[in-house]
Amino acid sequence: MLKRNIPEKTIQRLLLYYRYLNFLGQQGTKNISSKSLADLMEIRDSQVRKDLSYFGRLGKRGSGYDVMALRDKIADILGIAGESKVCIVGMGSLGSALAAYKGFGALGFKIVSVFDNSKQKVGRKIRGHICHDIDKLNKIVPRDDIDIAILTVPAEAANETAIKLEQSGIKAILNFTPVKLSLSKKVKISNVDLAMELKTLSFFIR
Amino acid sequence: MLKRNIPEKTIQRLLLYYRYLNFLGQQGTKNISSKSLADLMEIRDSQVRKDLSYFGRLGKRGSGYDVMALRDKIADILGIAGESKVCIVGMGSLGSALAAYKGFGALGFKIVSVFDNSKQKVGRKIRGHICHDIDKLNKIVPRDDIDIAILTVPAEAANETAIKLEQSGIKAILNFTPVKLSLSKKVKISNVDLAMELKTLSFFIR
DNA sequence: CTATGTGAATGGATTCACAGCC
DNA sequence: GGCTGTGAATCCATTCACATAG
Repeated sequence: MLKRNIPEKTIQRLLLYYRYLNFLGQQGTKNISSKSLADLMEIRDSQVRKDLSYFGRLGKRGSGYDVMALRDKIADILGIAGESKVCIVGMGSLGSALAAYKGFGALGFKIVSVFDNSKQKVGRKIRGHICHDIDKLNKIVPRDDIDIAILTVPAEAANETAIKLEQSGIKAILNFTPVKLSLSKKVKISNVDLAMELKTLSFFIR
Repeated sequence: MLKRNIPEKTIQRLLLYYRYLNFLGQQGTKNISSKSLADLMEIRDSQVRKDLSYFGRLGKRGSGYDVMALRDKIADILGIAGESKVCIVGMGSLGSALAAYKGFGALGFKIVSVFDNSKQKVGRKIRGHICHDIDKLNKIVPRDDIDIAILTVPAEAANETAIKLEQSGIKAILNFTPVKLSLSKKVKISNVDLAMELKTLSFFIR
C-alpha cells in the first residue's frame, strides 16, 4: 500500500479481481496479463493496471502478473484473511433471509448475533442464532467485538435504531432501510436501497 | 424532459427528491428552496438545481419550488404512476424474502410470479405465489408482460438462468448473484453484490 | 432582495499512449 | 517483442458564481 486516496471504486474492483484470480488459480493458470483479466471483466486493461499500481509494482513487464501472488496480495490489501464479525438488526423477512445467506462466509464475514425488539422473537432461535433485544446492543456489540451491523428494521424504526447502534460502538452499518441515517462521521454507512435499484432499472428500459 | 444524456446518478437522486417531497407535502409544506431540500439530503443546492434543470424550468425564481407540483413532475419523469411487473427467479432464502418484501409495492412494483427449478418447490405456493419451473420463463414472461427479473439463484446457475431470461424477452435483471452476467446490451443489468458491499465497508473502517 | 437556471471552473475517475523493463 | 507502470489527456459529474426572473 504505497499511496493514499484510493478511490472506493478501485477497492470494489479489487475484490472482483480477487474472485477472478482465485478462479483462475484453481484452474491452474499461472500468469495473466492486464489485458486478459480486463477482458474477462469487460473493463479496460489500463484500468486494471492503474488500480493495481496504487499498491506497488505487482507485475512483471513482458509477462504480466503471477496469478497466485497477486491474489494473495489483494487478499492482504483487503484484509480478506481476517474474519469480521457482523450482526443483523431487524429480524423481519429480509433480516432472516440474510441471517441464512451463505454468501457472506466466503469473504470472511461471520454473523455472530441477531437482534429484534418484538417479544415474540427475542429469546428464540432464528436461523441458528438466538435473537437478542435491540436494547442489548450496548452490551453485546462490545462483548462480541462486532464491527458491522446490517440494518433491516422497518423504515419508521431506522433512525432510532441507528442511534443505538452508534452508541453501542459499531463501526459500520449496511443500511437496507430507505432512510437517510444521520449519524456522526465516525460510523461508515453504506446503503442498499432495493426499491431504488428497481426504479432506476425501470427508468432505463423505457 | 428536455435533454438527453441524463446521468444515472441524477435519476437516483430524483427518486430521493421524490421521497422527501412526498414527506414534506404530507406535512403541509407548500414551497421549498433548492437549499432547504439539499440540506435535508446533505448535498449541495446547486446539485439539486442542476438535476432538476435537465427536465425543464421547474422552479420560480425568488420563491423556490412548489412541493406538490415538483413531486408530481418527478413521478411523471420516473414513471412512478405506472406499475411494473416483476418476477423473482430462485426461491432460496433470499428470493423468498424478497418475494415477501413490502418495500417494492410503494414504488409501483408488483411481483407477479416466482420461479425455481427444484421439484420440491415447483407447483407449491411460496409467499403467496405459485412457484413455476424456470423452463417456463419463456411462456410466462411474455404472457404476464413481465419487464424485470430479480435473479437470486445460486452462483453456479446464474449465467444459464440469465440466458433463459434473455430468451424469454425480459428487459432488465436485478442480479443478486456474485457473477458477471454476459448478455447482449439489450438487457439492462444492475448488480447488488451483498458480500462485496460488506467487504468495501470493512476495508474503510480499518 | 431572493432563489433559480446555467455556462464556466473544478474535481475525480477512466482511458490513452508511450517510455522503460523483462 | 510483449506487457507493465504512469504522466498526460479525456470524460463525466459536481460545484461555483452570476446574470436573470419573480
